[in-house]
Amino acid sequence: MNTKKKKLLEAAGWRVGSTDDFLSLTKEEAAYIDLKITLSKKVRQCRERENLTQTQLAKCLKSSQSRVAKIEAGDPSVSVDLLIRSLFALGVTKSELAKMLVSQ
Amino acid sequence: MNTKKKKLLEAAGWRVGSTDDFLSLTKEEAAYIDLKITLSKKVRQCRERENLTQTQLAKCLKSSQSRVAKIEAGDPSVSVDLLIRSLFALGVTKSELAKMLVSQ
DNA sequence: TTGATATATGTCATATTTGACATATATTTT
DNA sequence: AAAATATATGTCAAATATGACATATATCAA
Repeated sequence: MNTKKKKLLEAAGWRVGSTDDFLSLTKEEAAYIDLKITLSKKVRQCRERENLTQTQLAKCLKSSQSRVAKIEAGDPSVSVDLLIRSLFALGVTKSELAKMLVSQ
Repeated sequence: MNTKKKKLLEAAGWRVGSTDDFLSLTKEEAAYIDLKITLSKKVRQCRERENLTQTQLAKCLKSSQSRVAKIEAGDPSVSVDLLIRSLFALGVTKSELAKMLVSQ
């Protein structure tokens, strides 16, 4: 997948809200980016619900504040692995994760 | 996360079916591995449902037959990103993905 | 305002993941 | 049975993701 295209789309995505049929992405690419945006929003939501700073979450994850910022910004350099591990670190269960996917 | 531990657990997981409280994994690690195993099983299921060979799926993914074999074997070298992109390539939607997480 | 604390962004060396390849082993077809 | 096809496993160079760091910019309290 084209990194520049993803970067553009994710930057735009925060404003326009929708990611389908954009920049001639395939269905799979759109679904993948949509998923990443959904998960990144959920990380921020969960972290704020737990009243943690990015630095505190970073410590749980054995990561860094700057990476947590990128996780929450939907930065293309962040993998779905890290997004999901962040949610698990915040105490999210598999079935809660499933709910997150449907409730957008 | 310890790669050897994951390898051991995933190898064992195929036989014992359960992955909790195993080899002193943390809750997050267990959830993460459990998710990977769930997804890898679903890739095989979906691919077989579509009557595709590993080679054919590999072509859709712009990957290789050997990597598809590893995806389906739950190999620790396979990321959640690739697992999920495989499912999307097989036509799975976000809400179907969500259902996969709850139905074991 | 000033200082303190939180978050954002850019860079980079290192670590992990990748497709590709060789080749072994099943499985199916003839 | 042999041949053909499908899947599994090991290896590796290249690509991508990572934590760490510096530093910019918010946000908020004094």
